[in-house]
Amino acid sequence: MTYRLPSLNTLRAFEAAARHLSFKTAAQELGVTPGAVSQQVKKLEASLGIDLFRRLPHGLLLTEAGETYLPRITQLFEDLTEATEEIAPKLNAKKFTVGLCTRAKAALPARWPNGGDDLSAHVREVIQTSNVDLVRTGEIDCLIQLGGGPYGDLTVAALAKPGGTPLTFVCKPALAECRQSKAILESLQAHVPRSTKAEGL
Amino acid sequence: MTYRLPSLNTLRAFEAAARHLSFKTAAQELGVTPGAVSQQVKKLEASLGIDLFRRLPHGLLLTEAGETYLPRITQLFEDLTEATEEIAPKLNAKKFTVGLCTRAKAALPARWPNGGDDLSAHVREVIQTSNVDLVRTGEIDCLIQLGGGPYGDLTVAALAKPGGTPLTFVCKPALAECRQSKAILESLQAHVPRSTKAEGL
DNA sequence: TTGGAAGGATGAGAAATTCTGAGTCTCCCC
DNA sequence: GGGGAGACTCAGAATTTCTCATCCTTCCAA
Repeated sequence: MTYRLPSLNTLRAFEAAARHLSFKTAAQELGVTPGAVSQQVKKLEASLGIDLFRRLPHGLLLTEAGETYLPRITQLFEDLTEATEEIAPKLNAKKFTVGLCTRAKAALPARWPNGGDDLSAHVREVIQTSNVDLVRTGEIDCLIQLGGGPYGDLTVAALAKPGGTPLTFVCKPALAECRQSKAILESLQAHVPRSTKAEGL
Repeated sequence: MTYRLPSLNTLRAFEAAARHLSFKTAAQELGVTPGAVSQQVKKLEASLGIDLFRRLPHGLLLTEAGETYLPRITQLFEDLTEATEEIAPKLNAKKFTVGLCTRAKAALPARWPNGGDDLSAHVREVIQTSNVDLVRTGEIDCLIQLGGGPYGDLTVAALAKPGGTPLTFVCKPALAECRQSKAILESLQAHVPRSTKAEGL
């Protein structure tokens, strides 16, 4: 029995676009251009023979079919993530290589990321740099700097520092929600006033 | 969010290979070469960082991780099929694997099912065989042969060929009315005289 | 012991798919 | 009317995937 399923990768484009109701934002999350998302979604719609989105002049709306499909596809990806982590816990255990610029380093406790917080489970190495391109190349997983951004293709979380440039955390969109990012952000928040905001997501 | 999921298409190769415990058979089901399946599975294993199969001298065995993964991935594809059929009921998600016996092949145009009729939307693969048991096991969805039948448990449509053994189309009753069967029968009828009849239904 | 068959691995090149980048269009808002 | 946003299109580039040919190991039979 061979099933003619939709090309699985087009489902990723659909799922992200439907969640954001925007090809552009979905593209940022997926790390591709909006054109690519548009083409993938179009391909999915063609293979299903139905429309999933209503293209409005300013933005998107899901069709009835799209509304029905989205939660099931989202669930699918969650199941896959769960099943995958179950057999390959290493994936989640990946430790971050962190870029830290000189001024951000000065704004943090001397021995950060060691010391009070235990980030050893999430951070493999800290490199002194302020080059955001290293995030793009993957040489570092995130960059902590003072100010900077927004970068269209990267996710930025800014930790407001009253009366000064905010400390910012930059990473690829795909890494924004992972536990490593969360742990690092949490640690950073413990050392600067609260009130964070995310841009470019 | 979708942090480093395995490339979704490699999961197809894994799922088929694990079900058959054979790259070769999986390749037949997927309509590609064994080398392609081997490469896809290897890629999946590399991306997960663990082995899913134990390669034995004569065949495959799942590792413990593979055993755990398989039912969850199979379930995933079933869920996807179900969700997809729900929103696109017109789409019968399955492409047929067709069995064609040598003599029936000779009675059809040389390039059938390609050529004039476009059966590519309904036929995944054509296998040369005259073994009706493959229909029962589901390894093929229908069998086209000269004569044969009736088979109590299978549906047979015979396309009369004046002065010769009729060309017959054999499938499970459940598949007799689906669009794939209809499209194939229609194509067959275009190449032999009319007057069909169904038995065993 | 040898030869053949079966199944998987491998690697180069071909084929197919997917992505990018530039340009276009429509609509909204000022 | 003009500028901005977001989606679409298309050609070509980049990447991925597949095929094809070949190799390797093991099993089995003579």
